[in-house]
Amino acid sequence: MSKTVRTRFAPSPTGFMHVGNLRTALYEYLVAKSMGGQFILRIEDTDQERKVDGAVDIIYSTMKRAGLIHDEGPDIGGDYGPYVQSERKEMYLPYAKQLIEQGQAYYCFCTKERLDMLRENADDPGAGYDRHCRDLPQEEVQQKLRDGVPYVIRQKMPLTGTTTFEDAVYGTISVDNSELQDQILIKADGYPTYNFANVIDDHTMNITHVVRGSEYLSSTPKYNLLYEAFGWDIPTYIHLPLIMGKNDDGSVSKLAKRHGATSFEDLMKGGFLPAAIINYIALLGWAPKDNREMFTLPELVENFSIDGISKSPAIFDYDKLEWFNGEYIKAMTVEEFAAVCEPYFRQALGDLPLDHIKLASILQQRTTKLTDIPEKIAFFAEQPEYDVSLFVNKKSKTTLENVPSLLQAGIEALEALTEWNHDSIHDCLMNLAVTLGVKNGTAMWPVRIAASGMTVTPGGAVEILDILGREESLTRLKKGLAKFS
RNA sequence: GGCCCGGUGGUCAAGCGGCUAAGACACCGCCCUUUCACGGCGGUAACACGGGUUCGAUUCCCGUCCGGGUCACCA
Repeated sequence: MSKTVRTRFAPSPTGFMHVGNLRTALYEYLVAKSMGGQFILRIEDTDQERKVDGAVDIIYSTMKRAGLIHDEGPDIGGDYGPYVQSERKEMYLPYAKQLIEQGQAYYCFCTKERLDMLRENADDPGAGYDRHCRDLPQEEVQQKLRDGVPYVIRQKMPLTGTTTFEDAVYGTISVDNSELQDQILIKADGYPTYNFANVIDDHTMNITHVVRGSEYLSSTPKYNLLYEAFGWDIPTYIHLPLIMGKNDDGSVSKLAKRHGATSFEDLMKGGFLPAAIINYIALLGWAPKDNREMFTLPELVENFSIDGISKSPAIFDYDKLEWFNGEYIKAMTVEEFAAVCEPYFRQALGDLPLDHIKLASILQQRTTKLTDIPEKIAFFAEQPEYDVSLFVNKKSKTTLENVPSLLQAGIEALEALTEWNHDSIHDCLMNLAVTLGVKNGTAMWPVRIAASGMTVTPGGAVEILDILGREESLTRLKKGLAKFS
């Protein structure tokens, strides 16, 4: 009988959720759920200097909006708590001391200043710590400890040999032990470093699959040496290809601010739907067995498999995200869409009593980003100044000469309407074209221009007139006609 | 710079020794159409390079080149 799969998302509270982190969280969730396992949330706040107030709430809200529901975590508890590292602080030191006793770690009394000097004077950028305290005489160590000299605890790396491990996506990876730094396990402030806390927590929380970005690939041997020192089982590693951004000069690098919105919050503010973001991100570094692209979260769980994860870095493509967003918008009911449009309607129209469902319906097929909405419908609230030249359109066969009479006829026909709704306006204008013996477009074009003051509008003349209402429509048409006198 | 990883169209990507090398986004053209979209149809465009292994390499091996990652009392 195999162990229950357990994965964990372990963000540090920095104040925003980078899409790279979100994607890691998503895959962690998918790995666990696709195998009937559990997904745990753990907050890694061992860096007391970088703590940000309210950052943990952002993590909760992001996870919730993305639908990544954890089975255990600080907010809901679980059998392996606490789930915040700062609350586990006391757990780590004993483990570090155990390592010292086993001869696999040591006290280091070097000051930060000395380390800085070391770094400055090194001509090799990868020189690192010189292991000055690695073999300090026992008495000296005890004396310094008694004197209260500040210390850190470092891991004693083997100087020779190689460490090899299996990664579920990258395969076998070996690193020479001589490459490994004697990394710090416990910092001077008593907190564990991320690397150390990670190993201790993952083990004590029974994490079976460690999913993280490939930037950890080359430091994984350090983790494994720790697992081995304690005699613990090494988890299954699943390293993910990095998400990159394209720079202006065409080069690529880890996705960062300069590439555009990089956090879940920014993306949402940018007019993207959570479901579209998740769907897009899922496909950045993973591909299903078939050609499918549209996936809800449950569908991802159903189709996910580790062997579909790719090895090469992927560039974040805002165009493709926009396409997904448009697809998700089109898949909504008008009512649902109108609901998500609400803040944007308010922004453009204030309290104007226009029919929001009708507005949503003309917008739905042509919206990819919600943030594009206000400028598209601004003319409903206030018509922009426009030039008569807008009335001229070759394809519609409208000219400065025929527009006045076209408009005049339109106004008369519309004024005669007893009912003002989509169908009546539609029939009226269509009949007008027949009566005048012109193409539909010829009759429609001047009306739409006069009603909107724009050449490009969401919806056609009929929809615009309907939404605008009789009075405002006629006012605008007459104003348009007046431009010719 | 050392080490680690990667390299199929502009982007995401199928492919896992034998294919006219899928598909999607973007781009271009045509159609539909009261504008713009949507939708439909079609098109341009790729196996980094050089050696091997093999009857046969995009697929396996080596080298080169290119790209990325990593070398913190940050996570």
